[in-house]
Amino acid sequence: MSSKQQEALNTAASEAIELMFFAYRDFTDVADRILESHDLGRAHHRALYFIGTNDGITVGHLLEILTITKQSLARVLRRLLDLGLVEQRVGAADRRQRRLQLSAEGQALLDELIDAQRALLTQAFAQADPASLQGFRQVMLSIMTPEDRERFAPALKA
Amino acid sequence: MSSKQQEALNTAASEAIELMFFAYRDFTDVADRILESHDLGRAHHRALYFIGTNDGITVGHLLEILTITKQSLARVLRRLLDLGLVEQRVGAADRRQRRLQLSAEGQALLDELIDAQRALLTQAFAQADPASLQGFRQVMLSIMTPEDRERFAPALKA
DNA sequence: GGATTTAAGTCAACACTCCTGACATATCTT
DNA sequence: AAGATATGTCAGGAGTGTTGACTTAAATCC
Repeated sequence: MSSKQQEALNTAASEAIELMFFAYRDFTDVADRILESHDLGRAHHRALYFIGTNDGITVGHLLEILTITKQSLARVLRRLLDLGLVEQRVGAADRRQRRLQLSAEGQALLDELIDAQRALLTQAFAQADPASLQGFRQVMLSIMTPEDRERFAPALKA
Repeated sequence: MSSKQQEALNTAASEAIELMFFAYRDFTDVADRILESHDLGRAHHRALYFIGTNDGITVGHLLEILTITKQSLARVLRRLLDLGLVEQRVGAADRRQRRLQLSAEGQALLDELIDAQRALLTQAFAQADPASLQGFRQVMLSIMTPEDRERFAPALKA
């Protein structure tokens, strides 16, 4: 790659630092407004999301995905269990495990959250030209660590 | 747009919810590691960044960009001033204003933070094909609110 | 079958970041 | 001179993350 091309990438990357900041803030904001009306925070959202998209996930696996401590998750999970948004089942093969799943109410809330963020992203994709989707996807995947890329799509080895 | 195309956008948007989560986490992580060694947090990073890229910015304008309260910023700014990373000058035209700027040490730290994040983004751009940059940029801009889009690029009316 | 490891939960204490509400000071505008 | 604006500050609370220590129950190892 020429130094001129390298320079162009650097310039684009400088600009992208701000794109990441503003876009992520506005992306989370649509969910925050919904969470606020339920007196829940972002940590609850994240737990709800990964339980909902990984039915029967163990506490340990959830901790791995979120990369937080057991004590941090405990507070959040306690709340979700008390509110009846999440349910536990003892593991069939390993009875030490607590398999987590959403209740109907939990699923309804998660659907609401996902719909809001998906709507924002769908309109963003519709506004950009069709080829932009692949570009966006490729760049986002390349920003991720190999570990997160693996978590995102275990099959994908790109 | 056909409902089939609409469906494709929705599917891509669902996947993009996770792309946003993981990519942003890993993007902030490279800065967090540097901040940790200086005993500073993300709030200090954000203040440092927007002061560095808007030399002489007023406290009020910084509050607008960050969209936080005066009290939240005060704590962060106090620390940066005490550490000598940021300096204040009384406004020339309006003596009520406190114009903020980075000291040499503040600039050095910000350079370190920007370099780390820019390096991550530059390699991500280099891995994706060249057209991906525009796609990424278009999508990120469309995710942003009109207000943030205006803040990002006052000239750009897209 | 007893020892060790593993999965999960809990208590305590602390740090950072954000919030609301109230109020003070200096300075500019009308 | 009166009112508005820019900034700073005190007080208190909420959410989310951390470290460290310990318990319980169940699986696994030897």
